[in-house]
Amino acid sequence: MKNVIKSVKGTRDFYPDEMAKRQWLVRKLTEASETFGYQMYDGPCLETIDLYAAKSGEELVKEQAFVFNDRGGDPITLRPELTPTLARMVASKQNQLTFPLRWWSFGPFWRYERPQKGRTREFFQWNIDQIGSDSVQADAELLAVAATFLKNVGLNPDQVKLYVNDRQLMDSQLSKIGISAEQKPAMLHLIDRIDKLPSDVWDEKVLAEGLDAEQLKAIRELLENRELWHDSEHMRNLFAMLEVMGVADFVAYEPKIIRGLDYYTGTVFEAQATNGEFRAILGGGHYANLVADVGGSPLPGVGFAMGDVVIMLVLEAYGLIPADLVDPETLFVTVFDQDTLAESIRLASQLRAAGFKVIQAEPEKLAKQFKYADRLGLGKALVLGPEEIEGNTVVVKDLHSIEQVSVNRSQLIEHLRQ
RNA sequence: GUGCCUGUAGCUCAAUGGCAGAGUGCUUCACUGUGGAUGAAGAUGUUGAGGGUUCGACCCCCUCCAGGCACCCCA
Repeated sequence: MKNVIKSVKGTRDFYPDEMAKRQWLVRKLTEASETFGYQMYDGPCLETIDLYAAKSGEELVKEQAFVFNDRGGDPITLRPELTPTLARMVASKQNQLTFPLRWWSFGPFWRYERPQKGRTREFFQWNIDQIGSDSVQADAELLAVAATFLKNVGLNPDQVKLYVNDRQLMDSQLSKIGISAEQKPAMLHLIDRIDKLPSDVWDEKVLAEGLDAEQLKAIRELLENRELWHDSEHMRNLFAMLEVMGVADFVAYEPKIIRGLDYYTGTVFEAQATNGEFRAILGGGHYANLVADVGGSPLPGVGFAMGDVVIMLVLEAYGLIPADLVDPETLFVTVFDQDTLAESIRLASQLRAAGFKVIQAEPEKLAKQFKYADRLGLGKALVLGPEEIEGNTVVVKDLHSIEQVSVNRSQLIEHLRQ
């Protein structure tokens, strides 16, 4: 143990147990994506810095991206997010694609930040977008995908909710309060953080932006108004549609949801555990213009991203990750002794040819062989000793129930398929 | 990038500045054709790393590394 070389800070090793969990997660989000007809895509993990510079000013790129020079001296970025890549891919084939696009992706991303609970430097992210539609229906569909996923992994609306807001609604409300266009970005940022800051500190910061006490009061009232969405036709239509889709119980209006990224222009949303214990599980929204910054013609869209870290913490906390992700169908063929080894190997080969997954033991004490099979979590072990070979049978033992039966060799495959 | 907390056997944790331990897990055996139970025996540590103070450091001090928490940011 002493001189094992350390892994890179903020990265994780996926041992088979963890890998099985990750694969399970991928299956769940794949199902949710494909149920709605979304197609899988991916881009490179390496991009030029220019791609991200197009949406400059963001801390995400300037402070958090891994940037290094390649051997030719050109700056290379490990992708910190997928949206710019998506924009580039869409823009460069804009005239050949059939809109609206329904695309999803899952892959690794890197951000150089201080690792802590729910935050690593290398993480996996599910991205899903519908591009080319400006409709309420598109917004509702993405929320429905998210809700479907949450439901499929076993979460219920009491545990997790999708909190939704509308940036245009907030914009007009802030105007009503008399907040200037110059003040708005800072105010939106403060609204986004209201639950993180002590209330007196938050008040101070708002006043420091040049608002008076009356405006402060008005904003606080605004942020407590969960009925505010009735003022927005877009939100009314959205909630009506979510009702029809049968996912409304997973969605709630929340005026404090703003989202950090600047490119969101309409509906914004994030999924959170209702107990407030975890970071946001997923986040997304509607953007008016995906590809203009990378040289395409304006295209609206809506999408969200979900990291693997927080969702797994939430699922772990609620005990929703299946304990037995080991493939129980894998068969274990024991070996009685050196003399019968060839016959065991022959049996294993026949079973593999018939489509079974088979692990072949080596000739050592049967007790050790069974212990090994048990630790791997396997479901069935086959015993082929001199007696069985003599009688042309195989003993099939269920490793969970301890029951074992002797099966005629000719009926073995049929027996195992039951 | 900022502040605070933590780091001892594979894991969970003890040890007032005075011989580094327990539980669990692991290996072997009891069980000569069968795993989880039980019992017996056994192995395992540069106390995260490096330096300092001290007769003596797991313990006190400094630096670094890693993890956790809160900022920042965000999936």
